[in-house]
Amino acid sequence: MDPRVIRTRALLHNALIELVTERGYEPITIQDITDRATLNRATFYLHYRDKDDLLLNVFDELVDKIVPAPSMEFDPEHPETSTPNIERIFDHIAEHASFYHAMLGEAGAPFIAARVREYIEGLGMNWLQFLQPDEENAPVPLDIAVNYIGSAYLGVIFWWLDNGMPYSSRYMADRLICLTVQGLQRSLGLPPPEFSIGGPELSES
Amino acid sequence: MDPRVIRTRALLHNALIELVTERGYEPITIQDITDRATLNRATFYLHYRDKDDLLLNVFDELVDKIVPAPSMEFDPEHPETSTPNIERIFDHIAEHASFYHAMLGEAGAPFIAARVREYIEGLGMNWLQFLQPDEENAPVPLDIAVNYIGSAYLGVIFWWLDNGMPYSSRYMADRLICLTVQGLQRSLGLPPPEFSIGGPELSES
DNA sequence: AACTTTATCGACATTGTGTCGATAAGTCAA
DNA sequence: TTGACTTATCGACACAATGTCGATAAAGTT
Repeated sequence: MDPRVIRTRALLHNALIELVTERGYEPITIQDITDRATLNRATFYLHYRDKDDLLLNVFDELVDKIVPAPSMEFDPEHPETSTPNIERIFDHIAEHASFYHAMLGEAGAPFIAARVREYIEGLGMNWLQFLQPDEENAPVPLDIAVNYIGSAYLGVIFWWLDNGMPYSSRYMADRLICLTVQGLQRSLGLPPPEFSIGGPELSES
Repeated sequence: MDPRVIRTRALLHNALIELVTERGYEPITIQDITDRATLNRATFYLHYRDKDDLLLNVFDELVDKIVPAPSMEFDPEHPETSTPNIERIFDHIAEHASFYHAMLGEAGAPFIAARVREYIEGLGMNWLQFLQPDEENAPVPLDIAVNYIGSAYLGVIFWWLDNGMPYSSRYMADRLICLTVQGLQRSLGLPPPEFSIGGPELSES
């Protein structure tokens, strides 16, 4: 591939990342990006359809760096490796903290948040399927549980970024797993008996 | 107040709601809104600063209809009323399903999603504080737990809308409480012993 | 070194924004 | 009903951002 193309796209990638961390995604214009990249605005359109298209390319490039070996994503022999998997996500997010903080915030890009959530849901799905829940008799449908996990983790990740990453990746991953698997009852050390809200007698329809 | 002003603002409110359900929020222009409201574009600026300002007014108007008696928000004598509280949110969302579906989706407004989440977090906070968790010794900090709940519930609400509201409000509220309080272990009927992931031996820092 | 490809650039038409002053129309009180 | 007041309408303006040209220039290719 023409080295000029590689150089141009790299300039645009870097410009976007810089600007996003400075001002958020929404208010940035194509002009801003090409100014920062020291390129003409028209050049942008030779490489990307629009701002979102560029962002998707930047994001895909970033995501490709998360997992060196996709097959190691989940080791069925050791379900407790779900902690390391989530921990790895926290590490990745921390590596690009200002970028993700901007993208997941109010001036960010909702479709990137959705992608991150879907990625987490993928991990969660692998994990749940290995645990082989009794889908027929489970009080909660699997698809609800998967979305519940993905949304909660994504939200806590943003909380973590927004509060200056006050805990380690390991700590955060541990707490999320604890909340998810054991629930508030044990996660917050509550007295179990009379507070089994929504317990045995769940509604049907 | 001048009835003309009331009329004009009502026209703008209705126009926004209509357009948002048709095309989502992001691509709508002020011109679109005033065309639909059969008003001049300049008239818009006599009442609202910009599109977001109008949306916030529409949203606030909607939220005011959720809770008739804010003091009844949470009855400490009956912690299980957390289910009705969340159920009421599902009912409210269902009443304005197409609006919320558009606002919480990818062409929606992130700051509205944030507001809904904060509202839910408020309910969750009230609820948790009554249960008086042992904050000192709890394995998970309270602020993480609150954000975890708010994000998860918001995400599941959108999932519910996006899938055509396949379950009743009561059913959804029950399942969320079950997932939250008892965790996946009991919510999916998993064998408890060897899968106490992130259990007793949590990391410290 | 000459040829070819294609990236780059300046310019154009288009669309949306926010504001202004002048005119028309609705509202309320005397 | 009249007159004073408020609000809506309209046309126009400057500005900013978008997306697409054809001409130019600088890489890559033989």
